[in-house]
Amino acid sequence: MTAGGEAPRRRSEKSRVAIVGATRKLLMERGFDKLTIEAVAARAGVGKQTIYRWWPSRHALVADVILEDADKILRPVENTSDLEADMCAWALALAGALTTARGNAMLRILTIAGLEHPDTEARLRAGFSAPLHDSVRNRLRAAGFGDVSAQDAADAIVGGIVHAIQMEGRAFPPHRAESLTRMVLAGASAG
Amino acid sequence: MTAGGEAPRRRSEKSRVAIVGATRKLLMERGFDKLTIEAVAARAGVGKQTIYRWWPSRHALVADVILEDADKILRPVENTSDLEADMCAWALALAGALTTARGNAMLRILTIAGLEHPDTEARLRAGFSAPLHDSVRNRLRAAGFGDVSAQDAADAIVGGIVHAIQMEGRAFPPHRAESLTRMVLAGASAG
Amino acid sequence: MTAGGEAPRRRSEKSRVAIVGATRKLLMERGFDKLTIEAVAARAGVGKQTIYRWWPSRHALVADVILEDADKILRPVENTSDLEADMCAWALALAGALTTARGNAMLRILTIAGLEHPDTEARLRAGFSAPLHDSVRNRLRAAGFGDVSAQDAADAIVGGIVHAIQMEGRAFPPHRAESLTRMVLAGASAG
Amino acid sequence: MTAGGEAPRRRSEKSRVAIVGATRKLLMERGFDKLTIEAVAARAGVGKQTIYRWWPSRHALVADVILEDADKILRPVENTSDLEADMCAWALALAGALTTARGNAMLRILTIAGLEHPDTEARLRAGFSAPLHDSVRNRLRAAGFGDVSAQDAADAIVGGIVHAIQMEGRAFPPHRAESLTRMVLAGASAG
DNA sequence: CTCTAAGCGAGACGGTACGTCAGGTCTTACT
DNA sequence: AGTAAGACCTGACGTACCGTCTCGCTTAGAG
Repeated sequence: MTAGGEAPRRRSEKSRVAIVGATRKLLMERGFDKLTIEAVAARAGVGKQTIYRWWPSRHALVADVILEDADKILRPVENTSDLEADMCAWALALAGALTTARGNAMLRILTIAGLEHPDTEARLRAGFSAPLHDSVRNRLRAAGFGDVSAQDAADAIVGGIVHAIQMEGRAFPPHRAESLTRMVLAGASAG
Repeated sequence: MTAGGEAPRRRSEKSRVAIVGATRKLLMERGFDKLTIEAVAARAGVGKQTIYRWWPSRHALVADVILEDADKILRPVENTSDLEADMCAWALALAGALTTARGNAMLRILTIAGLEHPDTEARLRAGFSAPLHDSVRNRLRAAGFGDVSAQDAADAIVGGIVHAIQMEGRAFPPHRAESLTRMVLAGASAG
Repeated sequence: MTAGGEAPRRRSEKSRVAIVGATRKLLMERGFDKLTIEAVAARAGVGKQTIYRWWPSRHALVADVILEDADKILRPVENTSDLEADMCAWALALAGALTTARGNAMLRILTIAGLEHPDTEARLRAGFSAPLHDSVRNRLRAAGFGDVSAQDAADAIVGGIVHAIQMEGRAFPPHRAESLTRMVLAGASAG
Repeated sequence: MTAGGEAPRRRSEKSRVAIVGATRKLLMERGFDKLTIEAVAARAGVGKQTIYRWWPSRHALVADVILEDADKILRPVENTSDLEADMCAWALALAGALTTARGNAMLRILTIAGLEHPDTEARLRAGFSAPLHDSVRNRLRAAGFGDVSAQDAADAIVGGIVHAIQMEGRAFPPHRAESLTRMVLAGASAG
């Protein structure tokens, strides 16, 4: 776990980069469940032990890769004074990113890795799911919504988009993210 | 797959039941990724070949188990004339079922199995995700909503509940399903 | 075992022939150790049970095939009054038959089948090895040799030829059978 | 095969010995055709892969075992100046060794292993059959016999003894080896 | 000349072993 | 000390056959 402490005493940065890079490539080529440590080691030109020395499991390694890429998807909701415009833009961008080949692959991998391994789930939530949800909730609270409303609306918007894309994959048309967002916002204002 | 074509010739019902039962038990005991065909065969008192003869993969077998149990979670939205009451009751029941130990395990298994295997994904969608979504959408259309609104609202409600439970597991309090539902319904009526 | 008793009441001769024929073909194509009952059944267009009903084992089936063909190799030593000529002709014929593709395959199969299975060994000895040895011994006794000499000479001649062919296969030049025979005969006369 | 090429890198001698030893024991307990790699691995306390890493097949493994034991049977013919005495002593010793429980088992295993697998046949011939034959032939040539006589006599003596023991097993009385040898020698001298 | 049971083809079944893949641990030799 | 390499034990994979066991169908022979 890269983040695990302070100064991994004489760790080879070259190896670390090679490993993470090889993992990313193999993840895209074959998907999470066909990713093997042996393949990563071979592709990275590294001994298996070098992987096991620094990552406790395949899941942890994958989590590092995902989180290194997370900022391509995660972004805060802007705050011009037009809430609806801000949210719709954000929702469209999110749906766009998750229906990209890479983004969709990442979503699948992230979901599987999290579901299979509690520690990884915690890291991925902290580094991905929570920020995603929070960026919406915070924007809504900034717009004056109460805690409960902000939470429910964030659930509905984020969940609505992410779940639909989990189900429908790249076939999900991003404009649905927009109309869904508008509807939820209307409900949140009315409530 | 129980049998793709026409006549599953002289298949032993006893074995089928033993296999599906053993799979169900092992799934609950160890989770999807630690489920092995050998363990299923041993527990069911069956040769491995008897499993491979009728199911093309571990995923397909698991899908059969899930779908056999799906009716414990899947139910249509009732149609009294009170839409909000009907939907809230349904949402509460869904959240309740998915925060059960069994229900939550099932949700995780279903998600992983689907994400790892396209054929299985298709079967699970047809037998689980689609009915779930449709039961909401149909009720909304029966209440007079248009196609787009019904779809968006169904996305928001089902996705909001399911995704939140995927993230938070059994800690998700079912009343959030209710308030979320009420909010989305308000937005759908207003739109 | 075809010979096993008296009247196999309603046995299908068609199946019997198909099985024995398929066995012979597969034996030549793949050798004894790669012969499987399932392949025989498939090739013969017969259910496995039909084989198991009439033959107790693969070895017994093979023995039947071998013994049906044995007369292509087994022949008595002629008795003109010229012992040496008779024996040399016989030895040459034997070596010739055993260095044929079929004959050599048969020798290998016969040897393996016998070594692996005591019952089969007994049948093959009775139907093949013993007659082979006896035909020499009888001719020698007819020529006036004593029991011990006849036995030893038969051992030396038959063993010398057969063992050399087991070792050298089809590369064994039949004239060696002849010179060997002549030498042993000389020793037997001198002794 | 112990290792085809040049440097069997860092192979564990402990495992090698355990595997060969386990194979030897199982061969004596159950015979060649009931020897399984899994049983060897289990008995040796070794992973199957460790066997497959160093031996290409069951036959090759068995050949190693046989050849490691071959010197218990193989011995040169002594050369005092009395040919007949030397040869008879040698023949007696050979027949004795091959009618031992272990020796006879070994002969059967060696024969089957060789007949079933060409590579193994070559190794066993080079390490066993050829030396056996050659030790006789060389002694005869040292005694002044010509190439052809020496070869024929060696065929008759070795083949006569070995083949008879293959047929009659432990029931073969070693004195027959002696009288056979004497007869062949007489014939070779006379020729 | 029917009826009935044996023989038959097919192939599912519970098993054993195969030969392979990868996991995670360990040892050796190099930098 | 960290690393590349790779042997090691383990456990599961998916496949091939084993020998046994029904299933209907066909067919010969006893009534």
